[in-house]
Order: sequence, then C-alpha cells, then structure tokens
Amino acid sequence: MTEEKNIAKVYDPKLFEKKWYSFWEDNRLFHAEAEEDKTPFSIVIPPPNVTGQLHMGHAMDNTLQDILIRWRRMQGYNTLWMPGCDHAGIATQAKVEESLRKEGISRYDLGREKFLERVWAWKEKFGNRIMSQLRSLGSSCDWERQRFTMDEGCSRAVREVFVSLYEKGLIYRGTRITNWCPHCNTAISDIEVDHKTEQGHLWHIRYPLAEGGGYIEIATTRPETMLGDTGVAVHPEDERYRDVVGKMVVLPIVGRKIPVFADEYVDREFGTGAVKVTPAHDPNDYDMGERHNLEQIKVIGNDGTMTDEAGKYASMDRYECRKKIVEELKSLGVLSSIEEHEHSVGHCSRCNSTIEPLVSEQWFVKMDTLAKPAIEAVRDGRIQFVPERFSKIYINWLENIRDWCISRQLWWGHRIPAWYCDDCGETIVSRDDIDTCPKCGGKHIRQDEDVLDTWFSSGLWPFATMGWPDDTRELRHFYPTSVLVTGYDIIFFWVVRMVVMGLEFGKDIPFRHVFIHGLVRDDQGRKMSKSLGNGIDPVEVIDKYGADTLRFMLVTGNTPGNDLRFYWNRVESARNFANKLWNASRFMMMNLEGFDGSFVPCGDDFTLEDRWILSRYAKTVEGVTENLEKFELGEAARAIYEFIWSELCDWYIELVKPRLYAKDGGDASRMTAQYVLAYVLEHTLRLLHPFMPFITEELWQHLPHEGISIMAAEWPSGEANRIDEDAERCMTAIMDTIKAIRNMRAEVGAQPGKKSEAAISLSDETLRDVFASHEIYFKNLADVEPMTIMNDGDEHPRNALTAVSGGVTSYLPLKGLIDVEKESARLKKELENIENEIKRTTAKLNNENFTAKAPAAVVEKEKAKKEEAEAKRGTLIARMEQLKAMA
RNA sequence: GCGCUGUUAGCUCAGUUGGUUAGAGUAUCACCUUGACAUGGUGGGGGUCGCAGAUUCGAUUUCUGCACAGCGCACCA
Repeated sequence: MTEEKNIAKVYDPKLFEKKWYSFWEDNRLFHAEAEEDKTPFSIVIPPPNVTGQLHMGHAMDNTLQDILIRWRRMQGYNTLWMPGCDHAGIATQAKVEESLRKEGISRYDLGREKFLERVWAWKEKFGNRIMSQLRSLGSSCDWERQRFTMDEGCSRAVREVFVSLYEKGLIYRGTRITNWCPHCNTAISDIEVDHKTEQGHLWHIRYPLAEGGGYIEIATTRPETMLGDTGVAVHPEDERYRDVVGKMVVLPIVGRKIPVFADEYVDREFGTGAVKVTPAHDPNDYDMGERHNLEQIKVIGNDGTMTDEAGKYASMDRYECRKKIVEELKSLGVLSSIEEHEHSVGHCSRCNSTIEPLVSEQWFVKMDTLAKPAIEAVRDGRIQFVPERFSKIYINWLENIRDWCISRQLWWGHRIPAWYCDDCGETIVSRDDIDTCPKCGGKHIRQDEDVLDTWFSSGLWPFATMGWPDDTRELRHFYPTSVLVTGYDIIFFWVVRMVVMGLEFGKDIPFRHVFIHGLVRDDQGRKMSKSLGNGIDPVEVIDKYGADTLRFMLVTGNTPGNDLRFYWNRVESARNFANKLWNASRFMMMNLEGFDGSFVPCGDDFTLEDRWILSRYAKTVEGVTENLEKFELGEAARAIYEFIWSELCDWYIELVKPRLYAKDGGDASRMTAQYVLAYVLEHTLRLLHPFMPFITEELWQHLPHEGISIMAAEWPSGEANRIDEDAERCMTAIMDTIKAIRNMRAEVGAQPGKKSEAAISLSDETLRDVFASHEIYFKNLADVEPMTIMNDGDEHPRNALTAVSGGVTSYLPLKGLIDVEKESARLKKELENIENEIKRTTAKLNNENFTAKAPAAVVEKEKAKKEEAEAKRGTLIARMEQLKAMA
C-alpha cells in the first residue's frame, strides 16, 4: 500500500524528534504576539544559570511548564512562554575564577575590566548550551523573545528599581553585621546560609572583676572572638549576678575593661547564664551592642584571618587562633572547664565554608513595608499556591522577614548605581552613569565597587522581560503572568522577591498561580548532587530513550509539591508506553486501506464497541482536562495512559479487528471501524501531545488530519454527547465474562488459541440479546466456539467449570476432563467469598441507622449488591450439588 | 522549640468533596512468539491502608494523641 505501511516496527525517537522541533520552530509555532482580542496565557521560565547545564530538576520543571503551555495553546489561548537565563553572580564568577586558577592567575591579576571580559566570553561560550538542551526536551518557548538578566533591558529595569527604591527610602547603605563567606569573599543574605548541626565545645572562661576580686564565668563556643569582646551580659532577673551588674571586668589576654550589663536576651538556663558580648562577630551580640552602646571591635577579617585588632594573634587563621587562645587561657588559669556541645553553625550555601558573621558596610532593602502587600496578595487569594500548604510557609516567612542585604563583593553582576564624590563626600544614586558630582561639580568621583545580589534582578523577571519600565503591549497583555512553575527550594529566594517587586513596580501581582513541585531524587531518595556523583544527566536519558519518554517519566506519579524518585525502570515503562502507542498507530495505518476520509457514519453504523470506545474517550477528555485545570498533571497523564493501553489497545483494537480484516473493503461496517479508530486515535494523540509532543506529532502527521501540526490542533472538548452509559454497561458485562472464561481456561491449562465451547446464562434479557449478537467477541477474545446462550429453563451443563460475574454465569464444558475435586474446592472458595459479601451487605441493610441516614442511592446500591450476591450464591450452590452428584 | 510532609502490595507511588471486595507501574509465578506491539499478550499470587482513640450508619479518606522517617524555620552564647 502506501509508505505508511513501512513505518518502523519499533518506536525510535531518534528518527524524528529533531526534525519536528525544527519544524515547529521554523513555522514560528512557539511565537506569540500581544494581540488584545485574545485571551492570554503566559509563563516566564525560571531562568537557568547561564553557564549551567540541564539537570533533572530543570527537566522536570520545564516539562511541567511545557505541558501547561502546549495544553493552553491548543485550547486557543494566546500563549507565551518567555525563555531566558540568569547571570548567576557568585556561581558564574566562581566558575571563571576556577578556570583562571588553572592558568595560575586570580581575578585580581587581571583586574576588573579584563576579568569581566573573560566572564562575558564564558557566557558566550556556554550560555546557549542549556537553551539548546531545553530545546531537545521539547520546550515550546518563544525563543524570539529570549532574555538574559544582564541584557540591556534588564539592566535598565534594575537601575530603575534600585534608584526608585532608594528615593523612597527603601534602600539604604549601612554598616551592619552580615553573613560573610571568607571563601567567596562576599557578604551573603540570610537565606544563603545553611545551618548545620555540628559537634563543638563549650569553653567556660573566668573574667576577673576589675575591682574587689572575684570573677564572672562565661561560656562560649567561639573563644577566639573574645578578643573583640566589649561587654558581658546577664539576665536582669538573675539573682546570681545581681551584684555584678554595672561593674567592670578585665578581659583576659587583652586586658581591656568591659562592663557587665543586664539584657532580656540572655537565657539564664544556658551555660553559666553570663554571655560574653562580641558585637562585631555575632548577630545577637550586635543587637545587644546597639542597645547598650557597646564598641564594635572587628578581630576577624574578611579573609578569615585575625585582624590587627587581635594584637599578637593578627593575621593568624581563625581556627588556629582559637587553639592558641584556648592554650593561653589555660595557662592563665582562667579556663575553668570544657564541655562537649552540639550547636548549629552557618555555612555558605554555595561553597559550604563556615560563615563568619561580621560587621561591614553593605546595601540593604528595607523589607517590612514591602512585605505587607506581598502577604496580602496571597492571603486574599489573588495569588494561589498549588499545593495550598506552601502559602503558609510563604506568609510565615514574610511575616518574620529581616532587611535584605543586596550588595555583593563580586565583579560579575549589576554594579550598584551609586557614586561617591571624593571632593565633597556626597553619595549619588543615579539611573545614568555619571562622571561629575552634581553637588560640587567635582570630577573625583567613583562608582560603588559592589554588585547586586543575583536575586535582585531575578525578582524583576516577570515584568522586566515584558519590556518594563516602558509601557509595552507585552506588559499590558501578558502581565500578570498566568502561572509560575518552580521548586519549593526557591520560594524564599525567588518567588517572594518577584511578588514584592511585582506589586511595587509591575503594579500588580506577577502571577496568579504558583505551581510548586518537588525535587528529583536518586533511587535511594537522596538529593542528586555533584559531590555525591549520583546525578543522572537528562541529556543522556534523551539520547537513550527520547525526550517524550523522559517527559512522561517525569510527569507520571508526580504529585504537586512532592519529590520524585528517579528509576530507570520507570524510564523503561514510559518508553514501553510510547512503543505501545506507536504500534497501535501503526496498526491503524496498516488498516486504512479503502478508507474514505469524507465518510461519516450515521447513528446505526456505530456498533457496540464503537459506542463504548467513544464513550470512554469522551470521559477521558473530561478527566484529563479537569486534572490539568487542577495542576494534577500526573493524574492527567495516568488517565491517558490507561485509556490508550487498557481500553483502546486491550479491547477496542482487538474487538474491531474482524471488521478491519473483512475482505470486502468499502462496506459501512469496515469504514465505520476505520472512522472511529482514526477519530479516537487522532483525538487521543491531541490529549497526549502536551505530555509527549514528538511522538504525537510524528504519528499525527501519518494519520488523516487537518492543519500543519498537532500543536495547532484544537484541544478536544464538547464530547459529552458521546457518553453512552448503556454501551458501557453492556461492554463491562461482556468484558467481565470474557475475563471469567479466560480465567477458567487458564485454570485448566487450556491450550491458547484452541477453541472450546461455552454456555452462558444471563438473567438480564437485554444483555442476553447483546451477548447473542456479539458471539464473535467471545470467539476472538476468549477462544469460545461454539457459544450457547441458555434459556431460562435450560439445565446447567454437567461437566463444566462455572464462573459467575454480575448477572452472568458462564459454563465451560470440559468433556470429562474436569477435575471434580479441584473444581469443587474452587467453587467452595468462591462461595465463601460470596457468603461474606452477603453477610456484610445484610448487616449493613439491617442497620436502621444506615438505611435511615445514608443517601438513598447508596442504600439502593447496597441492596443491588446483596441481591446479586444472593443470586450468585444460588448458582454456586446448585453447581456444587451437581458436582457432588457426579463424584 | 515552632511548623510542614510522608507512613497504602517485595520496591516506587496514585487514591480529587467519607460510600462496591483499596488501584497502577515494577518485581514475581504460570502459560503463549496469534497476522500492531515479546519495549508484547493472557491468567495468577501478593495489602487487617504506621499505632491508639474520637466523630459517623459507615473512615485509607475527617479530628486528636503517639511512633518512625524526611524537610523547613528559628536558635542556646
């Protein structure tokens, strides 16, 4: 026949995935224009790091987004998926510095300008890698609009936001205690610090009173910081220390006199109840220092070594210093004891170094006023988290937010638009670069050396990518975006900042839904990580199994907000599904001969199986659409899987074969079968397309269709009139009976394919007619021939196995081969089950509370169950007696 | 310390307003290469839904407590 017949026997994604992606892109099927008469649906991609490469988390995140995007696009929405990547300040700079290190130089050897040239070159080299990997996954992003967080537009947006917040007094510069990473050599924000429990020590040290003898004993986990102590705190109501409050103590080693004071912060139960206070190196001490006007003495420098303030310990490493200090305290006789002590220590979330809290001059965003509208937007439901539970985490965090340290001592990033005049000391924050002091006209002006936290620009992503601060058509049409899809691990980093910035500058929420997913873990449930080496490269999976397989694997069994384990056998399962669909379609194509595309069957042409599959298909459409609306993508995928495999393939195709194989092609029965099969298959491919875009396109192109791509086909809807409960009832009875007969045949080891006769007794007259007219089902699917439909008075066949399901009793005569004992035992077991069922239903129905309070439909259902069970019991008992007589 | 999530078949997980004898994938056992597919088909075995209470006619589902596992936040110097 046609070339279709030569379609590969086995699903091989390599043969068509690249081809279709280019086809889509060449035909600009991903592109969206802001057209005001259309309903928009938009998503901005969580921008991956510019020098990163696709990992499993990206693969899942983008699969979920692409499913939503493709589905809404088919539904007719004006659909935009905005792609792009993030400059990722620290991460990228660290990578380039690492490559410099291999050349034996540091960024300081190059200088800022040359170094940045290297980073931009690096960005050019690797920047497109992840974007092409996203393409291989099938992501239908509008690549014509691709953005970068440091492109011209984003840079302008960053400046505008910074200056505007500064002018509103919401950005300020101050000398405060911040988290300092000695390795990355920069300040970092609170959420970039991971607290880990570590085994340490609690050193008890005696600080002698300056006058009158005696001492106060303090406990510390960080003895080296004592060099910077400027006070000792106790609780105001602590009797033990009532007399020492207000007195001075002499700091050992240093000899400095420092005050003992009272502060509510101190926990009387902990340690000795007396705390050494180092305002320059501990956040709580810093706060106490502010309250009590204590001096800040910075003894640990930015590089993690001791400063000149540390006297003889200057330039010593902080941990080496700790050892030496302890030794010296011991020799001075003021170290009274050392306890084992478990405590939590902050680590840099990037490099895992121990964080050093220290005082430095940084830029901050004042968060309290900005946080309020962001909380309100979620509280009042303008923004909805999916699943809902994450809104609580979000709100709770925002309610306790502290100011955000936004300056980073890096070179790669948005440089802070602040200038300092050396002539008059003025600080100028400006949208444009300046070289003259607007106040004194001086030329000795220098820009702030620092750059902004990466998340500062990411926070503007939803509106900066739409052209803000200009009032663009994109902004008006696609903003607020419809949904944000991301992992729960960056709610604080990113989601919160976008909402804050969106409300403040985008003048609206940035998105209506936040669809949160979990992490992809390895087969042991561990986080995939570089250090463990347990990561699985999605590109490798795509190479081996195809993008559709990977996507389907990532979405099936995926529940919103929950983690997903990666199993190769789940990959194989998804691949097998693709192969199943492939072959079902191939079957269809092999049987299209003589099919006239213009043929439309009329009501009478549809057979029972046609009506049944169309009904099942209609219900599938409803289920899939509903689940997608609820972001239950895994459930939606499962529903399609089940329909295709368990209904379309297992039953419909098998039932319809005789009609397709019929010699006299061109008759209505055969053409109707072709029509229904083509219809259901083509529409099911549409349902599946958002999940498996490539295979569905490839197959769709082989089938009779309209339009250039399945991408542009309409999402199925309005199928409710095809729901046919009567057909479903009949088919269910038939399928149950076929299964029962297969079961009996397997039980006695009947040779597959060898026909055996069967007798069927039905209480329902309608069903009796249906069964009688569909003997061929039983012949082809249960190897029954001939089949007798028994009349009411007929005696049960004697040497026969019996199966009862619903109101149908099937007998499988065995002509003397029956093992009476075995069969009796089997029936006895079945009888036990049915007795239990009767007992259960009877008890339920005798319970007046039940019959009175349960809904009538439930009671009726229960009654029917009981009657059916009783009928079945009657049949079973009759059979058992018959068997007894034979023995 | 506060909070969240999970606990369902050997394994991994679904189970959407409380209502048949609780499902799937995978693994396992038996049989079958039949003219879409062995990446397949047919059939079987396998679960007192973590424990204890409460509400209800009825709880895997709602509530409370507990246990175990995991996570987040805060943090004791």
